[in-house]
Parts: sequence; C-alpha cells; structure tokens
Amino acid sequence: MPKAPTSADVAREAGVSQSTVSYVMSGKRPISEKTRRRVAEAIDRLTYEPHAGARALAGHRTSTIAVVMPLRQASSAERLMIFVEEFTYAARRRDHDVLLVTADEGAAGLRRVAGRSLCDAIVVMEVGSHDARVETARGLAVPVVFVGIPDDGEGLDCLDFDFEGAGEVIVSELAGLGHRTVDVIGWGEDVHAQGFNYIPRFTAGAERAARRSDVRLRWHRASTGEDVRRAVDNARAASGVPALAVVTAIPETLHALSERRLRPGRDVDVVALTTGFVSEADGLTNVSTRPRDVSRRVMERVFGLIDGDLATRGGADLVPASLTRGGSTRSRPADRPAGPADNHREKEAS
Amino acid sequence: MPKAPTSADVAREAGVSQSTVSYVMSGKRPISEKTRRRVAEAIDRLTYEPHAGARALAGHRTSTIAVVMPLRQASSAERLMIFVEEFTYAARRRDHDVLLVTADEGAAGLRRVAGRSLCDAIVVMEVGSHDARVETARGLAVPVVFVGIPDDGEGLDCLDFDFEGAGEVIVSELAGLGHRTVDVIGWGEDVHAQGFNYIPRFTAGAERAARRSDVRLRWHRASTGEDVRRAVDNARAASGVPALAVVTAIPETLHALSERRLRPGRDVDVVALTTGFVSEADGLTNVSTRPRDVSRRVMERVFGLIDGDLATRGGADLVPASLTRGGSTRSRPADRPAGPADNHREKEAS
DNA sequence: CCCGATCGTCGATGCGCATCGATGATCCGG
DNA sequence: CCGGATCATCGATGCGCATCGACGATCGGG
Repeated sequence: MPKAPTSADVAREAGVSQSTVSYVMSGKRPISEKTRRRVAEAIDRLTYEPHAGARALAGHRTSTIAVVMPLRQASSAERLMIFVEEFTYAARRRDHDVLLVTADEGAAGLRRVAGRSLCDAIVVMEVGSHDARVETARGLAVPVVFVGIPDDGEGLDCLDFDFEGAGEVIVSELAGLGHRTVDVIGWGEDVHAQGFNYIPRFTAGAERAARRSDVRLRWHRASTGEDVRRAVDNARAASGVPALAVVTAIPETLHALSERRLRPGRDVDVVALTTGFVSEADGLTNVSTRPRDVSRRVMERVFGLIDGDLATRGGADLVPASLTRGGSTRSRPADRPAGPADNHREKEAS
Repeated sequence: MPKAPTSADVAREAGVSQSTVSYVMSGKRPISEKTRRRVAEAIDRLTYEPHAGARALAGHRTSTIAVVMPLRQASSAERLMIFVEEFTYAARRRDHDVLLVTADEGAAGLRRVAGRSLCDAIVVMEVGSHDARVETARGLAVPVVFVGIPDDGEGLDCLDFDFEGAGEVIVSELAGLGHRTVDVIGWGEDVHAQGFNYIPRFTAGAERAARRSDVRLRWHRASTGEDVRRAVDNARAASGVPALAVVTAIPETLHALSERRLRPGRDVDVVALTTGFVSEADGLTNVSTRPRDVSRRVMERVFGLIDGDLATRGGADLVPASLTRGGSTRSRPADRPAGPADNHREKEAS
C-alpha cells in the first residue's frame, strides 16, 4: 500500500510550490496556462486526490451534506429512496457527498454532526408537528433544511409538498363527481403515532374542502390489508357509488376492490395520493406528492444557504398539489356529459 | 454563531493540557480519576465535540464507512432500505457514520472516496458478475467488502445470501410435491441488463436441482404486471396443478392468481424468494434472502478489517438459504399424507 | 531512607491543506 | 525609458487533533 500523494508531492512533481497547487485546484488566484497544465499533469500522473480532512480543517468546509432519515418507520421505502437518490445526485453535482444520519439519534444527532464539523448543512426528513429538532436547529452553526412543516417552524427553512392542498383537491374532485360521502383510506395508527406533520396538514385541507362542498368524510386508519378490506366494505355499505380517497396502501386497496368486483371508474370512484411511483402508471386519478420536485428544491435551498445567498433563507415553501385525472374516476357530469376519458388534465389546488 | 470549542478550550477550562484532553477521550494512556472527571465536566460545560477533519488528519482514520448503492435501478427499494438501516445502526454502534455513494460513479467513485480519505472502509452493494470495481478495489488503501459474489472476486471480501442454494431449495421443494414442470417468475429484462451476479447464481442452483429431480424449468422474465399475467397464463396452460417459483413481483403474481381464481396451496403451488418483508407475513412458502443477516455479517466483516483482524480477511461468505413452509404449497405427499398444514418447518440448502 | 520503577501529565511536533502577505516579473502609459 | 500597476508565484502560518518523548511525582523494596 503506497502512501497517498499529497499536494506537496504534486508540487514537487510539477516543480511549483504547494500553494500554487492549491490555487490551481481552487482557482482562487490567477495561474498561467503553462503552470496550470504542468500541475494538472502531475495530478494525473500521481492520481492525486486532496485529503478531505485536511481540507475541512484548513478550509472550514466539509463538502458534505448530512441527511437525517427515518429508517425504521418509513411511510414508504420507495418514496424515501427517491429522496435519497435526488439528494445524492444534487450533492455530487456540486462535488459534495451525503452523510446518512438516522432519525432516532434525534436532536442529539444534529448536534453531533454539526459539532464535529461533519457537514456543511443538514437536511431533516419527516419532521414531526412538534419536533425537538426544530428548536435544536436554531442554535446550530450549520444551516438546517426541514422536509415538512412543523408547527413551530417560524423563520426556519422548511419545504414540503403541499399536503393541505392535496387534501383539498382530492376531496373537491370527489365532491364534484356528486358524492356526499367520501371514505378516506388514511395512514395507519403506527404512522399517526410518529406525529408526522403532514397528516394534520392533509386532514385540515380535506376537512376544509369537505365543509365547503358539504361532504361527509369518513376516516379509516389502515395499516394492514385487513384494515383496508374493512374500510372498503364500510364504504360499500352506503348506497350508490362509493368514493374513495386513498392516501396509503394503494396496491392493497386495489386488490380489495378487485376481490369485490368493484371496478374503479365504474363501480367506485378512486382518487389516490401517490408517491410518484405506482399509480400514475396504472392510470389512477391521483395527486402525486412529487418527491423529485420536493427534493430538488430542498437541495437548491441547501446550496443557497451554503453559498450564503441571503435571499434563500427562512420561511416555508410548498410544492403545489395538482390532480391528474385517470381512469379510476367517472367522467365529471358537469365537465363533459358523455365524452371519452379525459386523462392527464391537471387541476391546481386553490 | 459562537465558534465551536476546541480541545484546547476544554483543556483551559479543565486546567490541564490539550494532550491530556486527547488522552481522556481516547483512553490510550492512564488518567487519574480526578483529572478524568474534571475534563469530562469541562467537555459537558462547553458541549465540546471533536472536529472530525482534524481527527482524520492527525489520526489517520475517519470514522466513516462509505456505502456504494445502486439508487436508480434498485431491484427492491425495501430490501435496500433494510441494508441501509442495518449498516447505519451497526456503524453508529461503533461511533462511525455512513457516507452514501451512488453506484453510477462506478470504479471512479471508489477511487474518489478512498483517495480523499473520506472513509475507513467501503461496502459495495449489488456488485455485477463482471464488475470493474472488483479490480479497482484490489489497489485501494482502504478495505472493500462486496455484497454479492462476482466471478473474478478471488481473495476479495465478498458476502451475500446464498442465491444458488435458494434456487436449489425452491426447485427441489416443488419437485418434491410431484411437479415435473416449474414456471419461474424471474427478474425482468431491465434487471438482467444490470448484470447482477445473483441472477446467474440463482439460475445455476435452480437448474442443478431441476436436472437432479428431472424437472423442466420455464423461465419468465417479468418486469410489468402484464408480464406476470402472461407468465401465469402460460403456467396454467399445462395440465394439472401449476408450480410457480416467484422470484420477483410477488404482489403482482398473487394478484394475477387471485384474478384467475387460483388459490395458492390448492389450485397452484407457489414458492417465493422474498426480501424479508412482504410474504412471510402472508404465510407463503418461501425462501427469505435475509437482508438483515447479510448486512449484519457485512458490517462484522467491515469492522474486522478496520480492526486489522487478519482472520477476517479474504474469501466469499454465504448466508445459507432455508425454506419456510407456508400455506401457498400443498402438503407434501411423502411427508405427511393428510396432516394439517405444517408451517414454519425449515429445510436447509444442500 | 534511598533508588529504580511505575504512574500521570505536559510540551512539542506534524498531519495536508487554504490562505495571506510578499516578491519578482511583466506590462503599459507618459 | 522609467514608475506604478498588474500578474504569477512563493513562503509562512495555522486549522484542531493524536501521538511521542520527557519529566516530576509517587510508590515499594531493600
């Protein structure tokens, strides 16, 4: 195992001083073309890579973004993977890396990675409505971006999909189809127990739309396939075509409907809240939570803060909810009395 | 934003020298109980955390494990999350962190994180049968553990679930139920295209068992629900009770069977290769790929290498495949002519 | 009661890099 | 043809920590 070359080795190889090598790499001082080339060649020849620790020590930046993730109790593994993926790629585009931190380190985890100078910024996913990490973040030396809108997040950098708008759009759509009762297949008790902030936000939006449209909502908390089946049976008990707002367990719900010979878009109206994977492909009428858009904007915010763009700092930011019509709802009586399925038209949240 | 305290600050606060603080933290030299307490209190009072970069620079260790993950084309997001979860917890238990690296950086990614001294070890997931990273790993200054068994991995640290054994066990089980033809719902073309090493290994095991038991295998590469349906129809075309080895798309397969009113364990025998999530709960007869066991052993290996346990180094290591009988296969004629369902008995791979 | 052996602590040094001030070289306008 | 400005480069310094050698204090055996 040969010792890794240092910038001093490169300097010797190129016949310049170590500081010149440093300036070639950072571009923070003008360097003649000739010197630049010589240094670049030396770097190649030695396959030099700068020592990250030394860089962090001398340069006061780590080129690392810490991401705090709820690994044990993910509401959706696929959704989480999309976030991780987008975060990592965005980081790499700026020559940064991603450090993984588990949510169960809690506030102490934030203090640790910040205190040890392990990162230049922290992203906290799945923040709760009342979250100890919010307060901790205020006192940290590195910027923190929250995915989610905590109740006491005044002045913090928060960013999320507009779950409240999604609740409104979904219920409004079903109301517009003439339904007076909507059954919501909602997050299970286990997810509720986590206190995720998006649940009350979605609920508030849905309830507001329900009041406005004089619709009754029936909430079902579904964790297992059994829960889903029960909820579906419950929805079917009422007379007429049932209306389902499916917020979780989409495959299970479709399965339950299929078992009962209920065809979405004919015998039942289904609008889903999707993570951007499953159901758009299946042509469901749905509102996507747009994980890619959210994560992209999170990283824009992160690098804005790192770069010190003061314009970037503070406040909550929402990615708007929009509905995509698919085959799981009947044509809207008002819109087009007897037209073909009008896929993929979008309707923004109010 | 107050400047972060350094070990020198702690030393001053405690009335000792900086080096004493360092020895208190590392325990590498005897320290009197009195001094230790004074220093510990000073650390608390200042909420001191050591600077990771400085530590890496002076101590030649980073307390970081790099994990290379195939984010874009995960065969299963859930399976991947389990690995990430186990890796992270194992790392934290040893006061290490996890750095995420995307697989599409390829061999260059390994060189980067090793060259920059970003980590003490690298874990590479989903290694291919012929993988450029294998050769690269040999020249690296940090140990690399591969999850998967590449063809040219001689002497490298490889570790994986025994997919070959799984292929054998699954086919043998179905053969033992009297089947002469087995339909395999296998990984889709997209997964094949990645060249993952586990596919040929599983295939080899299945084929060997098929030859031994004089069974004919029909392979179906299923990416979409449509592919699955076609495969199921194909399996049904033959006379008698069909036999299905389901290696991917388990929910889709179950759905397709349900649509066709084929009840697993009665009208069709189903044995699944599961990722440890879905199907055990559903009581399928299955072989689990044991992601938790695999990742645990990976991290044992990683820290063995970091600690310099020479006993740990080199060679491939397989987590054995075992079958768990569930309700998706009929009782075995030879075993018990007319007994109750014999759940949860295990059968090891040969 | 003295001497060698721990034991506990300190000061000095260097890890590899970024950055600052300084210096020599080159340029241009008057 | 000279002086100030610009350009390219160098040397020195310090970031915060781990580690090594040194040294005073304390202890036990003779």
